[in-house]
Amino acid sequence: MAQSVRVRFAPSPTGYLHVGGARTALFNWLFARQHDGVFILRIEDTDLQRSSEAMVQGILDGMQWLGLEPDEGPFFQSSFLEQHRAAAHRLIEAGKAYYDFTPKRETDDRTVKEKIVERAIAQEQSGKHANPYRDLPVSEALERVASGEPAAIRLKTPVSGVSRFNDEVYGPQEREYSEIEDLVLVRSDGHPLYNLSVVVDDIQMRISHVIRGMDHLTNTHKQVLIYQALGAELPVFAHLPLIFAPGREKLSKRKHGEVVSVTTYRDRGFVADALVNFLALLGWSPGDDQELLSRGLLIEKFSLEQVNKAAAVFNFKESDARDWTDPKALWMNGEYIKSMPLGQLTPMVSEFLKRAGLWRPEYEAEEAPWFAHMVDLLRARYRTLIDFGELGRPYFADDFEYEPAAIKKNLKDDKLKELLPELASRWTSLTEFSHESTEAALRSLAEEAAVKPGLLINAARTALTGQSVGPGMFEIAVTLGKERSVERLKRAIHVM
RNA sequence: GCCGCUAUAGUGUAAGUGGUUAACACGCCGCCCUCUCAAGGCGGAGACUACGGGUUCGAGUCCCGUUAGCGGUACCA
Repeated sequence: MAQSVRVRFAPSPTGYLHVGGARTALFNWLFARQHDGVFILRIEDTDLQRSSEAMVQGILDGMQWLGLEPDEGPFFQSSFLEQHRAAAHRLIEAGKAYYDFTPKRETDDRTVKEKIVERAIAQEQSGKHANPYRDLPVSEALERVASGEPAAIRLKTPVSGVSRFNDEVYGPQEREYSEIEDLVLVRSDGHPLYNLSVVVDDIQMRISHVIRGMDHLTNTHKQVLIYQALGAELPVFAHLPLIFAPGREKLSKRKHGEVVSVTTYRDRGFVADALVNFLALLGWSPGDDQELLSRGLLIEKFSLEQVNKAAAVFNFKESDARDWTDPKALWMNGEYIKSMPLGQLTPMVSEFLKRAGLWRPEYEAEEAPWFAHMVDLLRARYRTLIDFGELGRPYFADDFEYEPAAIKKNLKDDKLKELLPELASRWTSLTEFSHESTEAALRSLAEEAAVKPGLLINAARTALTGQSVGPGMFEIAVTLGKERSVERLKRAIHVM
């Protein structure tokens, strides 16, 4: 019987979707789609105080935008608390777990890391299974619990031997049982802990493949122990390499800001497919040179065997406004903008024009063909959708700024003070305002004035758009139309 | 501290079972396109495959060690 594929993405409700989390979600999603499986979203909200409606929404928004919507869920781990507790009690009854009456250690103000190390060093002497309550008769323990004495529930891990499991990415994993302490399953206040909860939920949801970040790799041994104690079959484990910030440090919103949040990419003009494509290549490759991969191709080509083991660095310069995120992601987004079907692009552009206050309803009515043509003209040199509303302003509105550098480069020649108005009047008298006619008029004027055509062409470009770069100048003029072009040629005199 | 994972140009990745001058993309630099460029075309620089030992006729690819980075180690997730 072929086992059906069921995978899950299980983020904490942090308020936003982290690019690392998005990559994990994506790999799960690709794997599910490829195997006609089920992709489940489960919010790990057992850290009760930190979770709220709003904290979950950011994650949902990010996933929806990326097109990674779950087939089942979102489920909330907190709603399964009773099942987690029940599982722990079953283990107590089976003698596989025990009540620990040791008073809870007081937390002090040192860092967590320091405390962990100190504790671990102390345990080095005593051994990890030296808990005095480990072998207390169950009946006695039950009596003490019944009398109201607080107790945590710990798993009895084997004293000697080796834990083994196979990871689809990292290969065979081994760990001495003596290295694994009797982990706490349920806190003395009755609250189930992470390791227990994930395992119980994954069993309950019949998860076939656990695909998650490799920060969970060593703890997987603990979870394997729980699966075994519960008598459940192990899922397939596949851990993914982490994604770092430049300098190989942890990529965090606190330290690195908005670049880590998926919705930032949506708001700053990314095409969802482009970000998906970029993310897919962080830690995975199809094995050949192809990098521009549609969703369909990703689903077809994805495989856990091709997942890389080394962490990937997400490369960006925090100071650079133009390269605010990984340059390759920006490049890839540009590739999507210039090659996607125009009919898909125009609605995206209109979204950003609305945001920039440049939208006119005519663009989706009688001027739709004009709008599509203009977008098509511009898209070759834009990298994000935001560019249409910012760099593209002169193409969609009459009030725009002249870039000082462009003025300096193209409008500083004194002769232009006469030539530009003259060009304006020649264009005015044109009966047909076409690429050919505008160009012929300009070139003959240049010849008469004994200046290079380039001087006039570049000057006209800056007069028409305020910029020094852009599409072919005659294309711009024709698309802008005779009236606006002439008007702008005249207006330019004021900034020269 | 202990345990584990990883290690190919600045970054992302290639180089099935060891076999010519380590490949591709992004980025960077230059040239061309004489209508610009943040577009396009062409080219270039950039890696003694972390370091040190082996095994082998031959290793980025196998073995051992070292170092570094990261992860885990909690009544956090």
